Amino acid sequence: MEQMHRTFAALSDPTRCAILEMLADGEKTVMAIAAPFAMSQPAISRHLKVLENAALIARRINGAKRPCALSPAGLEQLKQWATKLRKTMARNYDRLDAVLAAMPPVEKDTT
Amino acid sequence: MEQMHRTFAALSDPTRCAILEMLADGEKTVMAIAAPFAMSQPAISRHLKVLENAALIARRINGAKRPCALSPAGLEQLKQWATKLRKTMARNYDRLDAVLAAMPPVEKDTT
DNA sequence: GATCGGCTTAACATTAATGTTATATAACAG
DNA sequence: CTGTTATATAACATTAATGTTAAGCCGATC
Repeated sequence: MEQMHRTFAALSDPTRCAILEMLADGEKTVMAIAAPFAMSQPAISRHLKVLENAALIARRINGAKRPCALSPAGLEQLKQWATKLRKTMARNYDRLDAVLAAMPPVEKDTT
Repeated sequence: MEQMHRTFAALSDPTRCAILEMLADGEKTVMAIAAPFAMSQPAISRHLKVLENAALIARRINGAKRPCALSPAGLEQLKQWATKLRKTMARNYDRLDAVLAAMPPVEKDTT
């Protein structure tokens, strides 16, 4: 849980988020993933490497192809991290409602 | 769910992750937050702004102080996004086990 | 074995993120 | 009012991220 920021960094790019969302539909080759983006394929390849290093996707080998698929590991970590924070928070002040109620009225844009 | 990457970007920095984790213990002023870091206060102030823009923290006003606290909104979004992806994934191939089993043996470092 | 498709790596330019110090504002102490 | 504390903003230097094109590498095919 110390290098969560690595996982988050992997998700901090809209292209990578989009890739994950397309992979939710199932395994895809690099070419297939790259197709919808207005971006060179090498760029996509690097995004994929980032996602792989963060354990958010996994690749297998199929001839010259390298189909990618979501890897639940990373997603699970995400959820757990968020859950842990929320639990700690709740444990420390269970009068959470009061605290939250007191929050909203801060620096709001004079929109 | 379209600009999730903004939330992730906010979490992509180790300092900001650490800040959130310290805030899990409860509300803290900017100075208190900055103290443990080997970094100037203005730097922390900017990190706080990033976290605030991502709805991960909220600030109230107390005299000259601006105590910060975790805001569950952002965390909730995180969890939901991860959950949604996992669900879609599961829906599309419920023989997930098989797929996963086929994954591991790929480009591993010859560690 | 020459060639094509699928993908990765390398070298490089551009942009954005992060930290720094100096300065401004606001509340509080005296 | 004056100095001090708490925080924000500005201007700037440095570093890292992202995209580009040009090669290189492997498998498949003819």
